[in-house]
Amino acid sequence: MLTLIDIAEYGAGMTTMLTLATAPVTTVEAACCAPLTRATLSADDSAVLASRLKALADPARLRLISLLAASPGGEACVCDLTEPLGLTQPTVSHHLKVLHQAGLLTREKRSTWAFYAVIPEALAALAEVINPSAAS
Amino acid sequence: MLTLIDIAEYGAGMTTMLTLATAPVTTVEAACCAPLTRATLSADDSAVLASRLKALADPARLRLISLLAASPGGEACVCDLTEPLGLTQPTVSHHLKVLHQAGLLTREKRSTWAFYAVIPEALAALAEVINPSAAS
DNA sequence: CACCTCCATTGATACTGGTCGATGTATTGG
DNA sequence: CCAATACATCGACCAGTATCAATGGAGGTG
Repeated sequence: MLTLIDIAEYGAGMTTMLTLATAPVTTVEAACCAPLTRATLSADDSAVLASRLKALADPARLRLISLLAASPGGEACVCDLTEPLGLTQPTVSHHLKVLHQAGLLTREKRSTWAFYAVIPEALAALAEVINPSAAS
Repeated sequence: MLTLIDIAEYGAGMTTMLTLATAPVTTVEAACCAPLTRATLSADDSAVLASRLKALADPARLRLISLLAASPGGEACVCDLTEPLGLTQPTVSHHLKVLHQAGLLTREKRSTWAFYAVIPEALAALAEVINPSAAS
């Protein structure tokens, strides 16, 4: 399984976006590193973690996650998301791509529709890295 | 106690930074709203939550939090943080200000030094909003 | 084949934000 | 009172990015 360690190597010194497309994150370590307040963060680890948090730190993307989680079956297509967000289709597509590349969303193309769904384990892993009272 | 609800009202339609200086966050609701995947996020709530996550989503600031947590007494002054980060003093001061205004850090001025410390409850509250399996 | 829907990409624009040098302010020490 | 230290603020520069209109491509349907 591809962990974010590989990405850290791949992206050493990177300033752009993560290019992880598949291989979602299921464990805390794979989310980047040990909990924030446990051990001192290396420059590389901080860059990886920051890029994942950047994917979350946007109003439109937060609402997208919220909308997806509340959708029937936990999934929705782009066309159902533009109206409740009040954004154009290209913009919504862009945000979904960012979340997908950050490993937070799955994407499945079914005929003409593209269905996106939240990966709960990825969110949980991120939360655990932030949480000072994380167990592991 | 001042919650982020007040700030949401204050900052409706805002595009700039949160101006919360004191009144750190200790509960999940005060962090902004219900857990992401529990209820649909309003436009205002998403803006507030995004601005707090933006404060976290930076490599330098993540390392600052990590460094502060690892410092003796859980606190450190600016002068002790510039060298391990490899950034200039104005830049470090800037990042600490952002974290402080986001309610994630306390600031205490002692003679010429300014001591900053992490507010664990604030981090925990943020983590709980992100976590899909959050209890409350 | 022609047409329509759904989605991704491109290009352009405007804005946000990280960084630094320079400067200002307060406190301590000689 | 002067010098030195610690910190914050300001102004400027550059990179990143959110947004949209326009375009392209793939899949259905007549």
